[in-house]
Amino acid sequence: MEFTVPLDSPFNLEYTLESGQVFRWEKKGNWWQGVVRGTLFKVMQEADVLRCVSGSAAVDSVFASNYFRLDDDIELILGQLARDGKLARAIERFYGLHLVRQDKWECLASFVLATNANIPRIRKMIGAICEKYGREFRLEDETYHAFPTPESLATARTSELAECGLGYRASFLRKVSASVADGKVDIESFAGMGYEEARRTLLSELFGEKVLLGVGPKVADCFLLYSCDMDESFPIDVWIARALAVDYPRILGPRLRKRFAREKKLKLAPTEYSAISRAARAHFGKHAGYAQQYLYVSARE
DNA sequence: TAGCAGGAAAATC
DNA sequence: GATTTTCCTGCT
Repeated sequence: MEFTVPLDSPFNLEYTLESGQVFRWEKKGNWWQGVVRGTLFKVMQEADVLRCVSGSAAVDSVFASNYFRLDDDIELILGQLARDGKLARAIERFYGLHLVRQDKWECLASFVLATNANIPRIRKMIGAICEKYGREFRLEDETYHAFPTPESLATARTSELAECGLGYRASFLRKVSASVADGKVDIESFAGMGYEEARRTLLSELFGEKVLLGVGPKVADCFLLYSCDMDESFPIDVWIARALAVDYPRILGPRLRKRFAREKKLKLAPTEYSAISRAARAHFGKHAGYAQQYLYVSARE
């Protein structure tokens, strides 16, 4: 089906899809195409409208508006954040970049794979597991694959998952999939919690074992920000750590600042991660996640 | 809590 | 062509 979605507040499709939140979008000519809800979704931005083509009635204008978070009062959010001079430059440069509200399972699984990998590689790994374990569908003489269900990944062999180039991530992905598939973890339940509770629950242990092996603070924060509407979440990856060291030394704190100057490579212990995250949330406020996203794309450029 | 392994591919030198 | 880096987590 074809439809259009009016844009009555600032939105930039390109910046949004290239900002490292999502890994299954590709630019084909003037169109961006991705697979969502098990179907193909093509989007093209014209000045103040999104032109969309989808392979399913479930992917309609309501879905599109929800997915791209077009209801966000982006002018208000960015206006507030831009009172911070350092952020203002990034916001001006990437104005219209939105956080995306993506599928919870796909988001969690994607960021489990994202550890110690760069974006091209993350895309490759995800593409490979989709091809191998995702439901196949055909459209206009092309073959596509849905994102694999937790069940299909939980029953896969770790060695076969590893063949998708996952390396040590294979066992993590399989275990996380199993926890979700057998109901130990209800990923839909997090949206109803507060940020702190959701985070605690995600990182919790049962009988001395982590319920979600492979999900640490960073992955938890990405999941909560990109799929659970928790805009105060402030994921800290190497780029953000660097950006903080350069532009926000006070958030990093004197100890880490020194260590960073000495070591170059900043590995954060859980307590250090929490401290920085707390300081960043205190500094940037309830839309810290938006601040993080603009800092991220800006730092990478 | 600090140090290290993990695996493979991309980016950089 | 070798080395470093990569949206990190878990174990000791």
